[in-house]
Amino acid sequence: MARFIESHSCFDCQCKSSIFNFLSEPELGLINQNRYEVSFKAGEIMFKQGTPSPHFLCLTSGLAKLYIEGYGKNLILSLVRPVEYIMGPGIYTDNRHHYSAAAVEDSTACLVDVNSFKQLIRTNPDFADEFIRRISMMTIFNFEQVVSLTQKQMHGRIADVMFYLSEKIYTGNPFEMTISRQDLADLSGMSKESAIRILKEFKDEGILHIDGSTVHILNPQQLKQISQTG
Amino acid sequence: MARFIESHSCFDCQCKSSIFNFLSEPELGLINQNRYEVSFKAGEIMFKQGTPSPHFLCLTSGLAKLYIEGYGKNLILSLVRPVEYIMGPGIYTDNRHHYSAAAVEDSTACLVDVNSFKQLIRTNPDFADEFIRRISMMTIFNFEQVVSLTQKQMHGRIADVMFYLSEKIYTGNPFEMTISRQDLADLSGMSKESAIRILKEFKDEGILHIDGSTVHILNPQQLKQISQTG
DNA sequence: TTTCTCCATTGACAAATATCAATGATCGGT
DNA sequence: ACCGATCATTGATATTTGTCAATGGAGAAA
Repeated sequence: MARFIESHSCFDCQCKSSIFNFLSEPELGLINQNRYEVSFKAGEIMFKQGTPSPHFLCLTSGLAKLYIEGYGKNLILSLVRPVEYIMGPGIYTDNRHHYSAAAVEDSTACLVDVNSFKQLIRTNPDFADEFIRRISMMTIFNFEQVVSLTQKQMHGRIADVMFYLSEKIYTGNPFEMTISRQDLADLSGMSKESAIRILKEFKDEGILHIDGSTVHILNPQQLKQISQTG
Repeated sequence: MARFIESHSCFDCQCKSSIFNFLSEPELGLINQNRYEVSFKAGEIMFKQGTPSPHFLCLTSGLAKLYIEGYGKNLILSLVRPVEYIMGPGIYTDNRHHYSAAAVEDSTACLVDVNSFKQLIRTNPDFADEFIRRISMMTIFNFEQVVSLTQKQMHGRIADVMFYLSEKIYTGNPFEMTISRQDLADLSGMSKESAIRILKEFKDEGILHIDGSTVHILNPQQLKQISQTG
């Protein structure tokens, strides 16, 4: 389970989300006072879909997955790298989590009181603008995702996920894929077996080099082509 | 194409979206001054994905569809009934439309200047809160949609869309389905032929009564069951 | 080291879904 | 009423994708 860890201060935090740069010193103080730090081991659930959400979460180290628990299987909405906050649409509606979050790697996070945050949205227009901008970016990401998931075939979806992992999550090529094959399947909306099969195909065709959890995109052009032809 | 029509005033508009009740009289005046009315015939495009979005749209009569133009086919994100505004995530990011909108029935709408709106978000916290709340509601709707589209089989997806049409769009049972079969397919993420076939199956099983564009959900319990079992 | 468990992999098969082609129905314009 | 165009329907078939079952492999616990 989650463990409380030594508490620092938001003021000298090297790892606070850049949205907090829009806050004045006293405003940041409000956040700092209503905050505590927790650590999670890989695999542990951070919060669960359906439960109340009095706090939002700011990931300070590790890697987390956000996923919707659907009909028998999960859909991973996104992976989250530090430093980023995790705040769902329930904050402004029913105060419930609309997706679950779990640590993929050992992680640490700050839990921050939601009401303090919402108060700052009301009083600091720059902060509010930035918040809305970030929500909008997530919405755009969701749009791209739903189009990929509903209109592309499996090869295109796996290609998309490979680029996502390489460019956004592990920021490298080759990269060490710390998510499981099941997670890969949940990201691309298919069965685990299908995901594995397509990975193998890409390997056999020389598009990817795969050795256990290490993945190297050998032929990005061809992979991009596969992404676009669906 | 779109036609300009006689301009009224936001102040005595019986059909303004309820979010504007959060505005004071002078604030509503700002909206009123930067607004014009347009009418669209059924089938006409209101705005197109990828184009700049200096205005947002407030639908005052008719029925519109919001759809993403994907890889060879469209995905309908939602249908919009008056009175509701239509504002995409581009407003706060790249000032582009991230989906297209088209009139399904003959429609009228007000086009409102985006900057006036954004200015009010900065100065009126209640208005901003309500705006964020509505964005959040849409996000939650998108989540439900993506789970339905990616995790349910065709029968379940058609069942979901039938409830959506009956409860949210046409608010009646039976209802006159003014969208085409292709639209139905684009709403449920399948081919037109598959959508028609499942409609016919439901008809043969006595779950729906279908006569041309008139649909009557005869057995909501069984349809709900189909929705849930995927 | 041995065992156990979980995750990954593979193959065979079944189910779901799309595509293609043909036909029927409907509706506005003449 | 007639015509042309678009939309709806249906059947046959091909493709995509999932499921099931079996096996392999790596790491944790004894």
